[in-house]
Amino acid sequence: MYRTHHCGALRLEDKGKTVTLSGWVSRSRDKGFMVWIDLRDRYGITQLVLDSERCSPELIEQARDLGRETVIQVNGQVVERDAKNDALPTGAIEVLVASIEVLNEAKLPPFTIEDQTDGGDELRMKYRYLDIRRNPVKNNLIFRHKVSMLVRNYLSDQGFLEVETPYLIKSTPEGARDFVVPSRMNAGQFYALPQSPQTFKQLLMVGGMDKYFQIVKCFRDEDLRADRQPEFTQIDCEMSFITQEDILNTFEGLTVHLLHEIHGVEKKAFPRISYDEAMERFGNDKPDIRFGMELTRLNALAQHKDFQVFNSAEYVVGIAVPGAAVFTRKDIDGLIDWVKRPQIGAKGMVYARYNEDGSLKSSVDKFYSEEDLKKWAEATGAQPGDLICVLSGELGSTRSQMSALRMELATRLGLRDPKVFAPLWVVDFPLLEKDEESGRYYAMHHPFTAPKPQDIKLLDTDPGAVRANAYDLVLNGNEIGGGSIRIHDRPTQELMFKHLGFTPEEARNQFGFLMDAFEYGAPPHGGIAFGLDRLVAILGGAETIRDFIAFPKNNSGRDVMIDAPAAIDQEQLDELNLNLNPIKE
RNA sequence: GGUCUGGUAGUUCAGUUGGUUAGAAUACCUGCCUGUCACGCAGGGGGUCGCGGGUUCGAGUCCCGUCCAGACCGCCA
Repeated sequence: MYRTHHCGALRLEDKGKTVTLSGWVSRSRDKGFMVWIDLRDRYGITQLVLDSERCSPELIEQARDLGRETVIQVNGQVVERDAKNDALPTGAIEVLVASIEVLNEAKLPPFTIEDQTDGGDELRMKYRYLDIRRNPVKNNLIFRHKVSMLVRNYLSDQGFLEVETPYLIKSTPEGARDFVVPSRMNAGQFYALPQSPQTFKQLLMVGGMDKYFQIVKCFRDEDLRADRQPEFTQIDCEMSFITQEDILNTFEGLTVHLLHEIHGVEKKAFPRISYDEAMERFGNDKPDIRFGMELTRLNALAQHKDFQVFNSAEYVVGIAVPGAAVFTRKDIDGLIDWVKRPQIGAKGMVYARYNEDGSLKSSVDKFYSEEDLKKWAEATGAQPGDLICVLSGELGSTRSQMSALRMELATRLGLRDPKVFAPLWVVDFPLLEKDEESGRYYAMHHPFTAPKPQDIKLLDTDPGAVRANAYDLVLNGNEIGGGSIRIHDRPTQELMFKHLGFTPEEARNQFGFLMDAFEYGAPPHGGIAFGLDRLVAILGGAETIRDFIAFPKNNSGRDVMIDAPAAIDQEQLDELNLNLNPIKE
């Protein structure tokens, strides 16, 4: 038997017991007359003690030689500590060692395995199995497990069935790039890994499963970000015989449950705003509403005053930045440089200080009287002490610039408190989105999303104005879930594909199986999918999802630990009937 | 595909205008230490300054290229 207790178990009540513990040598302190070893496992740390009065010199010498991360098994007696450590649950006791057996030696780890490690990200990823021994990573994985279990139990209690769907499916050109898998048995043909189980969950509805969920891996071959991985996990859900209202209520219930169980936060009646309203007020379809600084259209107040920049702009927008009138000229110049970076792309920024004494001073005093500026202040809701920032230009790009500025300022001003949770629903998304390059319309959500019935007539005349029964759940400026009511009849689905530029043949080749199914009694249905990685990260109060994934990929989609992806040998290629082109630059 | 930042001891970093033997902390090794828990004290070892080229009397430092890592834009139905 390797152990009678784990390393977080023993308390003062266990005093006198003879115990066996196994774990990793975390750290040892050699005081000459005495040696202490912190023995660590998943459950905690127990201090082992050896001293010259109670232990043989040979045993002490053996303990002294144990390197960090050696795996040992010890036998000994639980004794009360002379000097207790309140910071440790096991801090009232220690184990007086009678014997030590080394189960496995360990090389010196490349970084210290402690809460505050000295290891950089790259090193930690390369030796992720060592990183996982550290509390911060270990606790994140435990936290993820907890969230997963809460979700599973909640949905199961609500009558949802978890059903697995295949990973080897068919590639479709819409949407993100697919990861493809060559088929050996079907030469020249490829599977694709699912970007989501979308069509399968709809087929489960046709199959009468009524309520389905799955915690499932999805795959997208697109460039990565700090919060984006090529393989990621979704909580994928679908329901039959429901309206949008039913979905919002069901999954608001799930979110309320999670916030309650995890943080003891009581949230109900999440705000619901339309896509149009979100764009107007926040410049963004996933607004962070933990703070104000809402966008105010200033066209009426700022135009026709001889300031050509504003006069010629489609859109003039201002925000009131709380308490920022104290920003120095240097601060503001820095801000202007920030919005002019290519990533943001603003041409410049106009600002007005609303001083504590009620006076207003702007960068465009030549064109605007203090009376004019007062009106800006009223419109944006600026108070004395605030700074008004104004951007102008074409509507779409200016909105996203102002949205980026709003988020950046909130971060700088510490208004994005990870302990505060502000969920909301964004509803009434447009059905279609125009791609400026090709001039073609694409499904904003996906091609199975149902248009609002009253808008269907607009499909031919004004496709961009058609709204969908589609919705996103937004938490603290992150889209954590999104879904829609689906099309469930063949004619509507065919109409949709037609408007997306599919020929009937293309539609039939790619999605004929789905439209066939719709002809055999498909119930009205809809659903939603949550990004589990991001949800866990936000609930855990962190930004980067990599910390909540056991074995994440890096920026370039590489697993630096196992060194994947990698070339395969010619024999494998031959078997798969594949020839490689020379690698292009 | 693009923009930006970084790469120096096992690790995290500093390194001035281009100038003598490239430093600190931590980790590691040795010794000491009668209750440590980030133990303490003393000593020691440890470097292809990512790689290649160039400028120069002289390059960690400047220039060009390249590789790697990270953040962002494009992209992500």
